[in-house]
Amino acid sequence: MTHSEENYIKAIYHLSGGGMHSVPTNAIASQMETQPSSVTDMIKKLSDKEYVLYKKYRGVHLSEKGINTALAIIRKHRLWEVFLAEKLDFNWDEVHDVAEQLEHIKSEKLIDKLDEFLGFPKYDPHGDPIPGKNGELAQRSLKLLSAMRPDEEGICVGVKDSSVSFLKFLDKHNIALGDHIKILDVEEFDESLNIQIESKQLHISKRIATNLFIKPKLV
Amino acid sequence: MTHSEENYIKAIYHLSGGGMHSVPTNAIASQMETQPSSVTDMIKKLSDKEYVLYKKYRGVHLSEKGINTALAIIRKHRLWEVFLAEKLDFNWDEVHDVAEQLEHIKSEKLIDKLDEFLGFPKYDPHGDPIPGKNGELAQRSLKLLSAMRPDEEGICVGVKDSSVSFLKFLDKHNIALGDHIKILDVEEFDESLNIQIESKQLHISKRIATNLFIKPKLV
DNA sequence: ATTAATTTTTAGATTTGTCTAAATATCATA
DNA sequence: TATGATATTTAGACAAATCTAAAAATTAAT
Ligand SMILES: [Mn+2]
Ligand SMILES: [Mn+2]
Ligand SMILES: [Mn+2]
Ligand SMILES: [Mn+2]
Repeated sequence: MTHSEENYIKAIYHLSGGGMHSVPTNAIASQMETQPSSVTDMIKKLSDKEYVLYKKYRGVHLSEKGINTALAIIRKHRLWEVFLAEKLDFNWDEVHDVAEQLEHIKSEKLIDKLDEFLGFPKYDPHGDPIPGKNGELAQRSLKLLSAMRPDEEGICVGVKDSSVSFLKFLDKHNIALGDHIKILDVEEFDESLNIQIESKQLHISKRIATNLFIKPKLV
Repeated sequence: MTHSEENYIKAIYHLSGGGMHSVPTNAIASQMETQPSSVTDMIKKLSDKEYVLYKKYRGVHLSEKGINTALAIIRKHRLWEVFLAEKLDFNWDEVHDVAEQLEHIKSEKLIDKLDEFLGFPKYDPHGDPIPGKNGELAQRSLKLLSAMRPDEEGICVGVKDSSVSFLKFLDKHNIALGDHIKILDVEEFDESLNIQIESKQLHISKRIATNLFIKPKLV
């Protein structure tokens, strides 16, 4: 597999909800910032190699082989993100770009030893689950903060948007994964929320709340 | 710089004795296992970009810029080798191939943080010096084991040949970097050596002795 | 059910890095 | 110094990954 093929497989995986549904050519093109014609070319190659099922004009669907390949790449990506954050003190908004390069290094031994070195982490610095050696994905029951009602409580365990700007925003307001969050009240006017996070109170917009994953406290 | 350009620069650096002398096209071709015509093509590109000085039929010479680029790649290569050996328990015969991939990752912050994480090592697992951030190379006065005379002593600090087969041979005979070595005597017939290494005695061929670097004991 | 808008594919070109075969320059040797 | 051997470059081709422009299929709107 070339770097380019791997990047396409990964993009299709994300766009298809983990291989659940099929993905239109243009969606891949805009995700990857290439031309639709380039996508068509690559899809044909991936189809020949049986990573995807492809019917002209009907979009593309990941095969079992394609899903497993995607999971292997995502496993590498997220383990490297953990390494960068935990061992090299990278901030969580800095890890992604470097991991985009590191995910293409080919060595099974390397990634398994890295996994061990990191203590077999289950989640990356953004709270996304790390696929296991055989593609197993940890499942958690989590909610978006925006879906919670007053008096509900939980732990902040992940971000939906992991753009640099959002992550920096969270840093600025001292919101971090692992923080305890309680909804105080929700403004009817704009659905903004007053929350208690750890010891301090905070007012946040709906936009923010739709991008934070919470593991609700079991009552 | 592309991966391929980086690999050429590195090969030229090694073949030219660190940029000291010029390198013939065919030497590069055989080192890189490509055709001489491919080398000519690449040399032209590197010359346009001013990494090398090139006169048709006269071989190629690294520029200052080329030397610095080579040192930066070698720094990355050797730091990754240390990481693999020290942190992930790779054997010293396994680190090179993976480092060949890792050396192309582009992130200054990554390599500086890695350097710090490793405790600013000065030598890689084969005893080769690791260039500093600004290209400084540690210099040691060392000798080949084959150049030593009976009763001379020293510490084994590096290998000249770092092929997998040689490294495995050393493992098998319990020869490791850091070992104390004393020459007992040299056979006149084939220049093989009887040595004392740490506590045990060993008979080794001239071929072996020409591939071990020793830091002589100051008398 | 036509027609118009959108999406997708095809055709043909470009760049990068490689190759083979042929031409040319340099080197070694008589 | 002429000649043959060796080293190097040129010419032309190819595969991979991309692009633009044009054609074709699908979808949406009248
Ligand atoms: Mn990421
Ligand atoms: Mn992540
Ligand atoms: Mn190496
Ligand atoms: Mn080394």
